[in-house]
Amino acid sequence: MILSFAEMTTQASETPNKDIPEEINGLRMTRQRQEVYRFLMGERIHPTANEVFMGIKKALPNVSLATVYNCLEALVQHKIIRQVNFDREPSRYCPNLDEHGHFHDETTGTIHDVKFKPGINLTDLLDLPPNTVIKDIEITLRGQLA
Amino acid sequence: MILSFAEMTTQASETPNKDIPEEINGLRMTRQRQEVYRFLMGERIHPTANEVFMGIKKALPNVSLATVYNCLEALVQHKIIRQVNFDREPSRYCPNLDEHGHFHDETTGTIHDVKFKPGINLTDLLDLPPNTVIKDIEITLRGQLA
DNA sequence: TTTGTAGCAAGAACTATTCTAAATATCATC
DNA sequence: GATGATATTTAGAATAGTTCTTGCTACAAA
Repeated sequence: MILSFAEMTTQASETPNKDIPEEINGLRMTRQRQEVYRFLMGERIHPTANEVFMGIKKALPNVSLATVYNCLEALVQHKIIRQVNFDREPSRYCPNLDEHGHFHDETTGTIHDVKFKPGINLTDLLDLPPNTVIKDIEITLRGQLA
Repeated sequence: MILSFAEMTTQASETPNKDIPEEINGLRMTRQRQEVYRFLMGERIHPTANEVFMGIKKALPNVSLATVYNCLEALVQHKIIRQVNFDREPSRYCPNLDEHGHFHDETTGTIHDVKFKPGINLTDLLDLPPNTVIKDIEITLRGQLA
């Protein structure tokens, strides 16, 4: 089968991804956004933008890295995924929206989600200035699985 | 007074900074490292490498940005200062070595140290995999001072 | 002094990310 | 459907923080 140029560069409506809705949190899920999101959901590896790019190329051979960045940014802004940063390493992306931290295993380079024990309210443990409105908390651990 | 090139580019021993020792944690404190460290101690603003660079130019007109990066890296590796990252913004540097978090005030762009309430052991609150050795914890808060 | 190692300066190089411009797709309305 | 307005994608250029390279200078040990 030979695809026309129009078919190859199609967006959302053709070749739909049945298991991903056409809209999430008010964001229209184009074909590219679907593939990016699907890849993140499937992998538990907190991939970088470039890893997403390479991972979805099989499904979307004409996708560009800029589009991957665009998609990731859109998904983050609509609170569909989270962006995670370790030091100055490339950003990683995470489909787990529960409040959680990240443990960076130095020996393998892998990243694991870390849940908080039940009933813990983090801001209770911190000596915050009065009248502080916290919008986001990020907890990062670095170490080794001995 | 006219300085020879050799005098202008001198390192640690000339024009000593009396209040900073010649060695900290096994790191020889050259003139450049002293000025970088002094600047960090004086400012409470968690400066970036570039801000340090501009801040020490008066004392060290010939210093280069690469040297500032080298100094900061050396100080970090010898656990004399801490490197702090917010998202993908430029790294900031912090002379406070106590275990603490950072609150990023979105309205002013300023960064405040956040102490933990006494008796809190952070790892107790996290659901870590068994046999985990934690080497470093980073807590970042983002929000506003209402 | 000589010799080896560490540190510095200047600028080039690197890399993750963002921007720009043009093409294409989608949506709303006819 | 067709048409015009808006959104999205693409490719490549541009940006910015940081690191690397090279040549030189300083310091330490013998």
